[in-house]
Amino acid sequence: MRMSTLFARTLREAPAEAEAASHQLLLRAAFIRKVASGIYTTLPLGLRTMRKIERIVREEMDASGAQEIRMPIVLPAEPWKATGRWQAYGELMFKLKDRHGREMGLGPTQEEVVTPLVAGEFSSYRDLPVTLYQVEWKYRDEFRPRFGLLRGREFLMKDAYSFDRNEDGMRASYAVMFEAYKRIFDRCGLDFRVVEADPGQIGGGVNHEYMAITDAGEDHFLYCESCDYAADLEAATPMRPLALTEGPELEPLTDIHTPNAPAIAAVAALTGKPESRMLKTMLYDAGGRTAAVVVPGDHEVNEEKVARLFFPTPVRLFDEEDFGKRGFVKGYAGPQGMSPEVVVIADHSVRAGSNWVTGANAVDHHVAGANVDRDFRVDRWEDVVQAAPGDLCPVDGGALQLGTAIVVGHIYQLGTRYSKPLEATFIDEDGSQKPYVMGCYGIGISRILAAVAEQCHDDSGLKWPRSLAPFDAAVIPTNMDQPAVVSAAEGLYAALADLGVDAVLDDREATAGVKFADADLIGYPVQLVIGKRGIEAGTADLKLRATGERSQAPLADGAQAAKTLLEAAP
RNA sequence: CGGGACGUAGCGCAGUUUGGUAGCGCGCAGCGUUCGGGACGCUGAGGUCGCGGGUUCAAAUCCCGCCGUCCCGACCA
Repeated sequence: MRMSTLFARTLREAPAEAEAASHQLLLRAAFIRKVASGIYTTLPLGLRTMRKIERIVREEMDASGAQEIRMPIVLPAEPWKATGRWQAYGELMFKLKDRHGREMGLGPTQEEVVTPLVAGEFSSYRDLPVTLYQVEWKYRDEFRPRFGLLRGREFLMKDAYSFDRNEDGMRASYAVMFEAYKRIFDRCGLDFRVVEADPGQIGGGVNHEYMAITDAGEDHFLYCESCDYAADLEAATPMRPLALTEGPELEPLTDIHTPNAPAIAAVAALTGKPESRMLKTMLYDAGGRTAAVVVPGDHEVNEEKVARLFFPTPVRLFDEEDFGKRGFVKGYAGPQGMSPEVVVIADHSVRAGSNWVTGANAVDHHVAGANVDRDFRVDRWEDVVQAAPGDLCPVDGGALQLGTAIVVGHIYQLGTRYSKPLEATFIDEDGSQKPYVMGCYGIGISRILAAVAEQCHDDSGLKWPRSLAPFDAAVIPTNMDQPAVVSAAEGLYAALADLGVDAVLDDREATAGVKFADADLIGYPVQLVIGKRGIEAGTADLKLRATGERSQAPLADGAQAAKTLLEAAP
């Protein structure tokens, strides 16, 4: 490809709307252009890199035995209503009506399409397992599109779905994908980590996220300082403390006057006790019933975890009216004296403490010396706490540290979450009809583009790993008015093509500085420079973008030297 | 949707406070000089000042409404 004809105008300055490094650089280097908030056109350079990511994904999917299909983007609403996701997704789903008034949606993922598809084709356990995948554009009407390709409203995703006859089969299919994903992200040159995750809207049980490590990420995870445990911040489950058998002596329950102290911090200041010695009691409505959720004062309640305890009954935090109507005092709630109708749910960590300070259920009053069983009842011991840095690792008790990352892949063991409501069944060996046991597996292709840009760049621009670069190398003639320079560059460009190196020839009538700056910005792994000086000395200059390392080669060996350098590139 | 900010030429910005009919840099076109890290000179093209309404002799500037965009929060690849 010749730069003089390539549809790519680089920008010296980043548009003001771009904040994230990947967003700025992908705009400046002419990989993408914005059409609307969260919606982008992919330019030739961007599309080349995107295709390389796709190819890696397809190769690993195919090698894992998955088969590619292609499903529609415009989908009828009915199956989505059957699985409850029409409502669960809500406004996040792009919804439209056809001319007959039928409700349709743009696909944010495709379980509702692929599940009936398989059910219609395969009806025997003999047909299973099967894993299908596609690479297709996905649509989510995000509340806040952000950071260019990192959170768009339209994004390219590889989504795969496995169908098995039982849980063991599902776990085996899952394990195959689990490994394939690692190979994919390795090949994309990403620094990533696999973490246990929260299933979110997709549903299901065991699931993992593949996190590309970068400070620019929106996602946080906790990892153990001393073992392999790592989990999404929302999903992390701190070690369950053992119940106290003999602890400090139980103090008597005493009332303390705490004027104007509805917040934990204020009570801590007033009593001189740390927040970790307080109990926080959050009140929720779960389908009309009151749930009191109790966690130590220095932690937050993880509402996702609470919601899961009551699923499918919706759970919501008390509003101002609920407090008065149900006889509670906002800011002074405590677990003691709860009526039998209230479900008292305590986090496991509450077991480990004694002599708590907590609300007295009266304005301006708390109690000290509150103890489980003696002073308050706990109906359910559950994991409801939002884990925090410093909590103990559930595997080996090591301290948990906070990491920041971009989620580039997410895999789920779905079980029968979709096959049951969609009545997607097969006949098992014993003649009985059973729902498929499914898994689903997503990779954000367009997001990888941005994640790699986020991880691989410097002040001058992008530094693509060789596997993803839009071109392998740039051939840069520095003096277009010198026929000897131009013909040498043309010769090396042709020789590179013969060696299978996909290069660009920067044949623009621009100064050398402009060409160098653009080559650095776009991020070709190797630059091959031919100038007047080099022609006279019989040499070509080479630069490895990843390290900035420069070298020289005899002009006649320039192409081979560039190829060798490329093969050594990261 | 809640909180904050912005919208002036392809991009980055000034001008708005204090109304007088639009400017700078980059980029773009032409000519000349340059030519190994975003060259220089001269000339030139390019703007319904986001949109609609109002106030005024006069609005980019003041007022009202709408739209768009970005940043901080709750969702996800």
